[in-house]
Amino acid sequence: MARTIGSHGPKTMEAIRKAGLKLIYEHGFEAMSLRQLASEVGIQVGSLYNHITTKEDLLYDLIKAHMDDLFAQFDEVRAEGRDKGPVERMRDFIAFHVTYHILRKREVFIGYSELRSLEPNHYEEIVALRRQYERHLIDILRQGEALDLFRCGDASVAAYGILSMLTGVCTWFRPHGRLSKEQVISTYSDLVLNGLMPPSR
Amino acid sequence: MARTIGSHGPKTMEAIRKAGLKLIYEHGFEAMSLRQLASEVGIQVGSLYNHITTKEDLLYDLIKAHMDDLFAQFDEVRAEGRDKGPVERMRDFIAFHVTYHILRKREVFIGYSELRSLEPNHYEEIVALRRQYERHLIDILRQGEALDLFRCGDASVAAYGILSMLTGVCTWFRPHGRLSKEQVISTYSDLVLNGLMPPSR
Amino acid sequence: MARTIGSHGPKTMEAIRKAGLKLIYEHGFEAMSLRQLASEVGIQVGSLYNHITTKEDLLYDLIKAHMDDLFAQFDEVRAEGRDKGPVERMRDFIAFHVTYHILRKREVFIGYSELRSLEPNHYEEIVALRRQYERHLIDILRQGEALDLFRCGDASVAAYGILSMLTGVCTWFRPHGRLSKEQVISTYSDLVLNGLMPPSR
Amino acid sequence: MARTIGSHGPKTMEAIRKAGLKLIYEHGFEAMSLRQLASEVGIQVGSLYNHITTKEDLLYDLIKAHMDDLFAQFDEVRAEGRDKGPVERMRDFIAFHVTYHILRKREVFIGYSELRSLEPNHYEEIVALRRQYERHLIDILRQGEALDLFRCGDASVAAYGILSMLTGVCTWFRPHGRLSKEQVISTYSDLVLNGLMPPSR
DNA sequence: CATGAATGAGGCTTCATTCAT
DNA sequence: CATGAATGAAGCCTCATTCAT
Repeated sequence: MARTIGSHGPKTMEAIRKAGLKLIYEHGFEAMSLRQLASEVGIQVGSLYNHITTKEDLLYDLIKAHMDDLFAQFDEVRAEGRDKGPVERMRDFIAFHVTYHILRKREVFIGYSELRSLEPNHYEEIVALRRQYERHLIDILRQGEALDLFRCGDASVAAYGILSMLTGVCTWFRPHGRLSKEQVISTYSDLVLNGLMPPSR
Repeated sequence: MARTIGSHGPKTMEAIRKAGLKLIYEHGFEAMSLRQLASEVGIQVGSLYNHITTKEDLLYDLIKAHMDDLFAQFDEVRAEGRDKGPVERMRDFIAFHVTYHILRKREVFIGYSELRSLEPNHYEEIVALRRQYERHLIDILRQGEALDLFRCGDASVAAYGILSMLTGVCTWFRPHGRLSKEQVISTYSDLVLNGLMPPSR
Repeated sequence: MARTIGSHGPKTMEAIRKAGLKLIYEHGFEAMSLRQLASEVGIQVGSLYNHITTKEDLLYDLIKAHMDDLFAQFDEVRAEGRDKGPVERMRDFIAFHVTYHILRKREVFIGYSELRSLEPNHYEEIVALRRQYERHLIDILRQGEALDLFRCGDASVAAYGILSMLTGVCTWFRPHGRLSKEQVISTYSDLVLNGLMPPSR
Repeated sequence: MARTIGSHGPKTMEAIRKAGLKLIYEHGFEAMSLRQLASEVGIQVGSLYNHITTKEDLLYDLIKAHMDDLFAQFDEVRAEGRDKGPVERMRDFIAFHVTYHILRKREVFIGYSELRSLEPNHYEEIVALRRQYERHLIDILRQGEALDLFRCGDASVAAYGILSMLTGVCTWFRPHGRLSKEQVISTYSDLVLNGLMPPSR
């Protein structure tokens, strides 16, 4: 992504990213035209190319930035969880994941649904990052199993299931709806942790 | 959808639906061109219009057929579960949902991701059907709570979570991969049922 | 949409080739826009693509057809010259070359000046054909030298020189101008043959 | 052409002319973009306009400079040839023309092939200069005919032919190839002079 | 002088759709 | 039914040029 350095340049670039995020979320990447994007930003179509190199590149830029943010924020959670047990780590993970996915629902949605519009190189890079993130959850599950605190049939299956469940939140959660973020986190934490813990003790 | 009845017409229409399913799944509805579709079927673009009325209409046709199938098959499960308790009904639901989503992963995927390409009327219709389906799960949860067999914070939240988890299967499950369908069903059944049942006291 | 005045299939393609020849000759390949071309033909821009695959491909088509014609006509001259001596063969070559270049001045001009706009593969193919044609002239010169009828310093240099001279005709010759085609042929035949024949001994 | 006088301005202008010459020669005037040009020079596109007024004006500048050089150098040849006979003048002309066209092949090529991209005024001016140059050759031919040393059917036809032949050198001559410049000059001098001189004496 | 950003026109190409044959 | 050719809108992107900083 060509981030040009100039006087009112960065402001335009930021406007493009913001409008792009909105339009891609609303219509999908393929369905969003650069005409729409430019008009939303308030410039001519050709002017977009003073800031981006390609339509695909804008998509990559948005997704990559989202992944970077995800990791940056998640790293703090991980750092704090260094000495905690798997139950607490899982609770932290759920709280973090749900929070991030509620606050950044558009980035997250795009990050899943528009992956296939990325060029092979970009696609591979993002998928690798996603796998890395998933592995953190699998680690927690494995740790729990080793300590006989969790019992999940297959760690990856469970991890994928939990991630799907938590991620689904960004398709239906409404910021000022009936349920608060905390309620969702609590419901899912119970569901998951009860689900993982062996029923008989 | 104009389903013309003729000598080799139905065969062509079936080929179009099959090719459409494949191409939309692979590239997305917006990204699939009717040229691609015609070429996959082995006819000229113009000939498509002897079988479909509109590109959007083909999409609707595919999604609607998928929803009809889903309900047709689900109705059998429901009929059999009339006298069962919520635990067993849940088990059946999970087995059914996972099975269907593994076998019809392309239809299911399209049914979620390309909804926004439907015209308003079609969109509303499909979303209504989907809600109806979700309500079945919510019913099971409510029944379980009433009998004090389940304890889920909020029934819809739990339902959405469970559905997301189970549906996610069609993004990662590989037919001849490491895990069998039965293993997945078993893992998820345990996870969900343990998650729902109050920890033994 | 109702079809406007116009032509069907092959007729349209022929119109495109004709208009393309004219416009490329007048403005150059790069400078000719498909808008211009379509408007000259009397169809919409997009309709061009029912007949051509690419702008470059139209250029290649025109040049290739011209080369094929050149060879087809030249083969007759060669066949007739099988038993002739180099002097007469040279006379025939000059007459043929000048005639063809006067009658097909636009094709010839394009065939030289727009070569660089061809894709590598097409470029190589045409250049190879051109070389093959040049070799005929070199052969005549070599035969003349072997029989001690011609004396040219270096056969290729002479050949290139003669070809340049004869080809130049299509930049300045005007069909109904001061000079007839026959006068040009006669002038150049004398110039070349005298030039090649060793000064009287 | 705005030739701004400043500290490092002339150096930039010179770089632009040099890069322009190269790129126009390689890709053609229409195909060369100012982006390419700026990048070759190592500045931004907008900065070009501190040195040139228009893309077309750069072309004119290059062609005009080439014509001026051609005349400047040719004037020396003419001055020296004031008292010589047509044969020696022709020899000098050939040597000069070939030498110049070999050394300045890019300018010469552009001066022929990109004329049509000039604005009408510029076009007329350059064509007039070219005609003036051609007239020198015609003069030599006429002088030779008057002295009964040359016999060319039609002086202009012969002149155009000779010029085409000599000019063609810049399309195929390779500086360090099989043939030296002197060989080419010698071959063409013989060809032309033999061609012009009446065979029987 | 150089720069980055803006413009508006236009580049080639593809799109879904129509319809006479 | 299938075809091929037509349409007009729209796709992404590049163009030469201008101008405030």
